[in-house]
Formats: sequence, C-alpha cells, structure tokens
Amino acid sequence: MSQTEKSTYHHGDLRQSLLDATLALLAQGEEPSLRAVARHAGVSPMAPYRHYPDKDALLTAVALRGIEALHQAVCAADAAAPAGRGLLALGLAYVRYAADHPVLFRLMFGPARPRAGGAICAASETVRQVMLHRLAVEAPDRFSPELAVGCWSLIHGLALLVIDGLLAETDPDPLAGLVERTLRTMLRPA
Amino acid sequence: MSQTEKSTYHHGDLRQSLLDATLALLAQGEEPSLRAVARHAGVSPMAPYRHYPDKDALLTAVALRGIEALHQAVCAADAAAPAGRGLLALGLAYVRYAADHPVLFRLMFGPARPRAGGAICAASETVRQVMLHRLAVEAPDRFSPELAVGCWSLIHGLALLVIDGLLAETDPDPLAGLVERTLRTMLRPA
DNA sequence: GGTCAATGTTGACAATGCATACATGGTGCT
DNA sequence: AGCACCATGTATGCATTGTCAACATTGACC
Repeated sequence: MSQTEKSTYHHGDLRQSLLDATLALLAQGEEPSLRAVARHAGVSPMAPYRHYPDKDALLTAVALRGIEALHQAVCAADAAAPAGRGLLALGLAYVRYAADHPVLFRLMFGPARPRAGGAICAASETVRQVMLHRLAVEAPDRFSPELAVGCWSLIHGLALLVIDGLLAETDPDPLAGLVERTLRTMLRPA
Repeated sequence: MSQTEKSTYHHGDLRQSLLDATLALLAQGEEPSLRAVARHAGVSPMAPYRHYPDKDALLTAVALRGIEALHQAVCAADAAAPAGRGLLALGLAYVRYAADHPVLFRLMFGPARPRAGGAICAASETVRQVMLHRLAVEAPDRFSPELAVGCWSLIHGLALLVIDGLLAETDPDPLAGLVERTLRTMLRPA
C-alpha cells in the first residue's frame, strides 16, 4: 500500500486530488462539473461528497487555493523586484496571474460564495496586505487607506479588463508594458 | 387582438419579453435557466429557441442590454454633474449601477461570451468613450491613453470589489464617499 | 479475529439545455 | 373567398448535472 497506485477503494488522498482535478479542468477552460471532477480523479460521482458537502464547497476550496497561489506569486514578485519597482512588479504579477488563469481567477472573485463565510475575504486580505506594505515603503508621503483601495481597484480592474479582452484594440501590448505604463501614469507624483 | 392579452399562440413580442423575464430573474439574484425564463414569460420551454439560437445567445443579448443601460446611466450622470465633477459623478454612476445590479453586471463583463463577436466589446467601448471625453475636458493637461485605461480600470475594479464585498471592512461607506475619495486620491494632480 | 467508522459505490430523481417532430394561425397570392 | 405557406409556439424525448438514500469495502483498534 506504499505503491503510488492504491488498490481501488480508499484513493489515498482524495480531497487533494479533487482540488487538483478541478484546477486541471479550470486550467483547460471548462467550468467543471462535479461529475467530471470525479471522473478526472478516477472515482465515482458521489465520492466527492465524502469530502465536501456540496459542489459549491469544493469550488470555494479551489478558489481559496487560487487566492493563496496569487498571494505567493505577488509576494515573490514583490520580493524579487529591484528597489523602487516593487509596486510595479507586484501589479504585473497580479495581472499576469489573472491572464494565465482566467477561469480560476473569475472563480476566485466570482459570485461571492456565501458559504465561504468571509474566508475568501480574509484570503484576499492577505494579498492586499502585500500591496499595502509595498505602498507604505515606496510612497510613504502619499500613503493613505484611499490610496490602498485605489491601487487595488486599479490593478484588479486592469486584470479583469485584460481577461475580458476589452483592452484588445487599445493595448495589444505585452502585459508588462501595459501594467507599467498604466500604474506609472495613475501614480505619478505630479 | 388589440387587447393587452394576446390569444395564446403568438405571444405578441416574445423576444422582448424574454429579455425582460431574464432581467427580472437576474434582478432577484437567481441565475436564470432557460426554462425558468420561458415559464416567467408564460410560454413553453422550447419557445425561446425561435428567437435565440441557444441560451448563450439570450444571455449575450441581455448583457448587451445591460451595457446600454450602464451607458445611459453614466451619460446621464455625466451630463447632470456640476462643472469639474463630471468624472466623479460618472464613476459613481458606474459603481452604483454595478452595486444595484450585481448579477447582471457580472454577466455583462463575465466569461467573455465568444458568440458576441465583439459586440460586447463594442458596447463597452461606448461607455469608455464617455469617460474619455470627460477626461479630455476636465484634465486636458494630463490626458493620455494610459490615463484613460487607468481610470477605467480603477472604476471597473472598484465596482467589482464592491460587488464582491471585499471592501466591507475597509469601507462600509455609502458609495458616494468611497468613490469620491478613491478617485480624488488616485487622480490628485500632485 | 470482530466491530466500527471512514471512505467509496450504485441507483434513482428532478432540473436543465437542447434536438426532433408537430400544431396553429396570420399573411399574401390567386 | 379560398388556399398554401411559414413564422411562431408546443410536445416529447434524451443526455448531463447536482444531490439523496442505501449499500459495499476496508483499514484500524479492541
């Protein structure tokens, strides 16, 4: 039973495999049916219910995981950025993540899952914190709660417009240029 | 047959009633099934197919209609605003529309309906134009394509964050204050 | 070794999107 | 007037989906 293949019953670590399967389906652009997820995990349609009370709970779990990943991506970009370019790098990472995982991203910030009971809100708060910190460091003079909300809105909105393809004609640029110019313009000190 | 009630067959103007029915369902927060829409319009489940090739086409039509409504709301606010406050008023109208019709709004800018063939893109372009014009008038010195993209992103993102309830703790304000402070902060000339 | 709870399975049901075949009745031609 | 046509609506059926209820399997613990 230390094999990679479990006998048949007792998959080993379903719960996790279900998340992976869902992510896989999302990644290839389909919105996942519970049954498809089960199929993909090599398990009967009802099996997921042993781990999540209903489909929405699974999707919420996936969304949370997506937010974690976004958080990490943003953190990494923030940490790796040369001095003074943290916010730019962070924003680019945010938009790029959205562009790379459009369906997942929409799920993450989608029809506010009521079951989440603030979990999603709390998770996205961690993302916001990174931005807040970077703002406080790079623009201490301008810093304010409004600036934080503004920056988040700006980056978030940009990400969504990109996903929706609504900037196609205006800006078919590589993301980096688009993000940098937009942020610079909006935030230029004067 | 000039009554308000049509006999039974030949509803009169289905196509339109279907849009209305869908909007009604959306307004009360449900995502509408084709059958529910048909029921709501007092017609058999297959009737809608005489007017829209499939569900997605109907939803796209509804989305287009929503964008028109948004456009009008934004135009009205822009026109009615006192001098120098056009952008603020316009942004507020945008966010308020989203907050008032959250499900519809998500549908409008939702999973980029492929069938739309750019129709949605074109429609949202009309909204962008209003903002563009107002920017050119109120901030001719700072005007640039990037500023336009930035403003749109900012307002759009703010609208979505509000819908998602992600600003709840940070800003339980009446919308007006939130929008005004955020925009002012982001756009202050120095 | 025997019991139990965790985990997975089977079968069924209602709702949904859609395909196919049919009904109805207003419109225009003669 | 009479009649055929065709846009519009209906009826029926199928595959898929989310979920419930009842059953099967198996590893862990006494």
